[in-house]
Amino acid sequence: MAVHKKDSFSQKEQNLAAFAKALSHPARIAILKMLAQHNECICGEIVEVLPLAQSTVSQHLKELSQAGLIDGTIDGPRSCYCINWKTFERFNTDFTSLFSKLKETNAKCC
Amino acid sequence: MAVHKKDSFSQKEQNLAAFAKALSHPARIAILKMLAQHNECICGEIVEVLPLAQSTVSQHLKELSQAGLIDGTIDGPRSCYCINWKTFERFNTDFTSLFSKLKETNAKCC
DNA sequence: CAAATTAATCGCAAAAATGCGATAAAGAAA
DNA sequence: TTTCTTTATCGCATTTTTGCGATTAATTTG
Repeated sequence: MAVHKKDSFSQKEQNLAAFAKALSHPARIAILKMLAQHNECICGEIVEVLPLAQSTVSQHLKELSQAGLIDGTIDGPRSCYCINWKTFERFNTDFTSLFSKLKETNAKCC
Repeated sequence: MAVHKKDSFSQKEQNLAAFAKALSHPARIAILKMLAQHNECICGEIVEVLPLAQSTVSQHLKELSQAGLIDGTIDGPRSCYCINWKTFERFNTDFTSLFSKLKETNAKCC
């Protein structure tokens, strides 16, 4: 795969897949759930709750951050994270526009 | 990881992650898009459209099938697939119940 | 300034995903 | 029955993901 096979797919398809990939691990779901429910910055409590090593949690946070799902500020020796709802909106929009379009006229056949 | 680390997370978190994982590849997004837009069984046209080998497409179909995202019937020498909208509904419900709850009261802080 | 605290990064090992060619299976068509 | 068509599965190589301990970086506290 010199030139990534993935590039054969549309940008929208790639974006949606990348978004889904960011959500595709229970630890990352759990992190997002925490952030969503607190609905404010969380600074440091995340590591204590998850059953994973600190370095691993940090990795997951990094991935969520790179996917644009969370925002973070480095604030001295501690970091703060919160959900980026804008990205969620965009995902919902793309998701809907791809898959929900023809739901009503669905003629089940399998 | 004798006992999977993932088992430390709730069932709902795992389900959501598994669903997202099934969506986390552009080829699978493209397949679902095709099925959603035709909104009927598709038998065989999928392989011709995707820029992947037949065996690879078959693998992706299998994964979608195992995730409950598509239904398929083996019909002689050809197979037919269509979207399982019920699974999509469930995903949307779970997704919303986890993440959209506090959107209104969002106090941005990062 | 030294020690403690918190989080990111590095380096590595193990596991999982991806992709393909070859082969098998199951009918359909000749 | 033999051949063709279509799809699934197997085996393998490559890449990516996951997880952790150790280390580094940046403060804060004593």
